Amino acid sequence: MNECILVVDDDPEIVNAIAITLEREGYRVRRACDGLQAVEACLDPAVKLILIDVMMPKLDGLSALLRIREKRNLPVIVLSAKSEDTDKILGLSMGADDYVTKPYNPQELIARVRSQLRRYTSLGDVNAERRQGLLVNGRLTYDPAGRVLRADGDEVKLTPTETKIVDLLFRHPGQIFPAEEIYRRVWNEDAYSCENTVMVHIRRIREKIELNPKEPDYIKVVWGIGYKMEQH
Amino acid sequence: MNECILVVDDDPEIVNAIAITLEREGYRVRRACDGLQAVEACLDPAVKLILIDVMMPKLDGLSALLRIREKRNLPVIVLSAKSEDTDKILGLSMGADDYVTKPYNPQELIARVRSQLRRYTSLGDVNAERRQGLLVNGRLTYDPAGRVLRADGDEVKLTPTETKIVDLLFRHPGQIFPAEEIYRRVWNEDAYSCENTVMVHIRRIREKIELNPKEPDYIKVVWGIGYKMEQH
DNA sequence: TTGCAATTGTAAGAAAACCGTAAGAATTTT
DNA sequence: AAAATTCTTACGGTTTTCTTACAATTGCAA
Repeated sequence: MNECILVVDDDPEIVNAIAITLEREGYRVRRACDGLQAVEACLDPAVKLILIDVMMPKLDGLSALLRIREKRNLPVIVLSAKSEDTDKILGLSMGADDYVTKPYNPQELIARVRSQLRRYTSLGDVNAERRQGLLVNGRLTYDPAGRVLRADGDEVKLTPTETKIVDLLFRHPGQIFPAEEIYRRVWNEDAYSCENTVMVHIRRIREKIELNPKEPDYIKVVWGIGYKMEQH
Repeated sequence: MNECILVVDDDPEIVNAIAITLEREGYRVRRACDGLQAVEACLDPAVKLILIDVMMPKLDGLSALLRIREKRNLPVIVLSAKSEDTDKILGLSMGADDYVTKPYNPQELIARVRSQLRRYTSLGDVNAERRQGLLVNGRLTYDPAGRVLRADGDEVKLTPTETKIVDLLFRHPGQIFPAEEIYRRVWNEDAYSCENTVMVHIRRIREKIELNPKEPDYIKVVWGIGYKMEQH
């Protein structure tokens, strides 16, 4: 019952309100008001769950979430205002474990937190185990250690940039990445009018791994949101 | 639990931070701040595992790693800053057993250290056994003792310089060596605008061992990184 | 010592791989 | 139908590697 929960929102009042709700239930709470703080705060091993707003200034919730996921496989519950584009939020939040709209119902929030913690602590850090080793997805296998991608057993020759994109998508199957996010993570710089660049690289990768690049089975587009590696 | 771990990084603060993390888990720690010290320190048989930064001044982590590997077959975990070119690092670190990015997550670091030590002590020094003897790779066989290379059974006449390069690549199949690194290890002096020299020698070797030197099967180039001996 | 052949290094142009951009086509949504 | 989004292709510029020729050096033998 001594579990610590990280609450992230740019509005301090909301953070406070949530914190009070959680503390009344016996949880410890850490606060952060933007994505950068969140990434840092989550390194504290005491933190066992994260509640995060997706729509934030600076490093937004999605980017933060992805970065956090790289470091620790914590349960993440996404918050979002009801007014915000539900589709978009949902699309982006696929990496999250649950999803709560603001204004939230305290009872419901607690219930979901409890549920996630139970699931997580009973299951343990499953992904940590399978983090090593070959990733298999239909016709494709990817060896993250050697950065070698194979299609039907044959090695696919990828350029450095292509490799980085494949690596990103393969390590997060099913998760949707906006072109902007892909750019940030592959080029390590801020994205500015880069969508076309990413798109062309995606095209070239498809040419190498898809049977029919025009109707891709693996690197799929999610309209208005981004790209994802389809799981087979 | 009394195992000794060698930590190598040019930043003393990082060495310290890692050392504290490890010592809290009951490991003994030795420190080194550059590659030369690392090579020396690893001669101590108490050392059972090495944590090393790849990007270091003086003798960099890669060179040190290779030199260490020649002396002792220890598990090596490579450290690198996330900002550094991931492709390059990964390509160069293939000789390592594992790979951790800075800023590192202490939990994860410990887990990986434990995992490597477990694997190593249970498996024992397997590679030491097969280190001697004839190296066979597809059409090619290489006798490291007599320094004789054969292609389809016929001896390939190599010049002294060519022999040294072949020896290096054959002893580390699959591992990528930048031209710079090849120069350092074959000529035993610092590399400065040597890429062309190495390239020409590679060309001449290819002419002698490849069926089609323009599309080599054995000595392959890895774009933007270096050369490697492909395993068949 | 001298001369020859093998070896080695350098330079420079050619070729290849890679990357980003632009612009029009195609597709999906509204 | 209009707007937004994605696809597709082609091209130019850059980087990296390849290739070749030639000059310098070395080693060996006459």
